[in-house]
Amino acid sequence: MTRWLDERERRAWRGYLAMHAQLNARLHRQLQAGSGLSLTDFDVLVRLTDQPEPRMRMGELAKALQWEKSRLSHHLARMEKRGLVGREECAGDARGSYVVLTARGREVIEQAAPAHVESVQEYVFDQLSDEEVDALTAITDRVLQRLHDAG
Amino acid sequence: MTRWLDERERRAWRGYLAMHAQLNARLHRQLQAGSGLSLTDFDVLVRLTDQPEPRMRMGELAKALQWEKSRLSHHLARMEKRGLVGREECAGDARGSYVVLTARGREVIEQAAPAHVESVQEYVFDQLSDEEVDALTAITDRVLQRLHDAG
DNA sequence: CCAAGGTTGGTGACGCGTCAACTAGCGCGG
DNA sequence: CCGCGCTAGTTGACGCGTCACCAACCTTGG
Repeated sequence: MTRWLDERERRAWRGYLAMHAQLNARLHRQLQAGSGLSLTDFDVLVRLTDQPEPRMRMGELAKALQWEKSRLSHHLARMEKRGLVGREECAGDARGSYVVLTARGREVIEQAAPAHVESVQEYVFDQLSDEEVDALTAITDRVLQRLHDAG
Repeated sequence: MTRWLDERERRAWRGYLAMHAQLNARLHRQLQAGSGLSLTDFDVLVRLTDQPEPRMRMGELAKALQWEKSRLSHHLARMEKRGLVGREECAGDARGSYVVLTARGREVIEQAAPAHVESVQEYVFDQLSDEEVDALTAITDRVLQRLHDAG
């Protein structure tokens, strides 16, 4: 017996899908136009700069991003070609390798970040009350918890 | 002067990004495993079944989906190869063409929809209070409005 | 010390999405 | 009726993400 969505749920769901699609497209375009980075490049660089250490193991980075290793491998190969990241051999484990942020990578993300954050402010947080921000956090936490529990 | 995200905003934003990524991945996998459809195939078929008319112009469909024409063209070519949709010439306008849902397309989506909707219920709406559903709608409406205004 | 099994990361093929041309047909001013 | 601009949809190239598979290497039990 299927539980179809009722009218309120349907509205919320379609709104969510539309919002994500359009917001993502907009942020992507702006970031790309301003710096040549994609949103995924940005994620990678943010994780690398978050780190206290300048080098990071691939597996560790993959876990932080919640990406498959293969995806990360492909993506880093492309970013390496553009000079944004580099690779170093891993001393203790000859299978592994370190990812490092290049000077150029650091420069590019530092230049790109302000405008990107400003866009997020403008399109999202400027539109929301404090209560709505909290509600959004509650919603995402709850759904993430459920996804996690369902394994 | 950049307005960086404060701690609450940062939490909400990272949560939102993580939720979308994981929810999408999960729904995609389940739909794919159950029916061979991707989420985008599903969207296309939903729009086609929403319609009172069995045929729909490409441009009209593109607008409903908010897709670029080129994307729709590529995607329909692939769906056509799999027998989910067909194309018909357009009588009044020799440039245009109609997209039609095939019998197989109808069959596949009718079989796929219940499990997909059930997943959405399980992961999302079962986790949310009525107030949160309303908050989600308010948030998406507001952000969509802003995106629209910023054109 | 060695074999078995797990782990780390990479590869190739394929479907997808975007951008920038492009083709073909419509329609309007002259 | 011609020509020019507009619109409908297509195509090709390229970057991206996934899947299936692989090679190299570590680790552990014997």
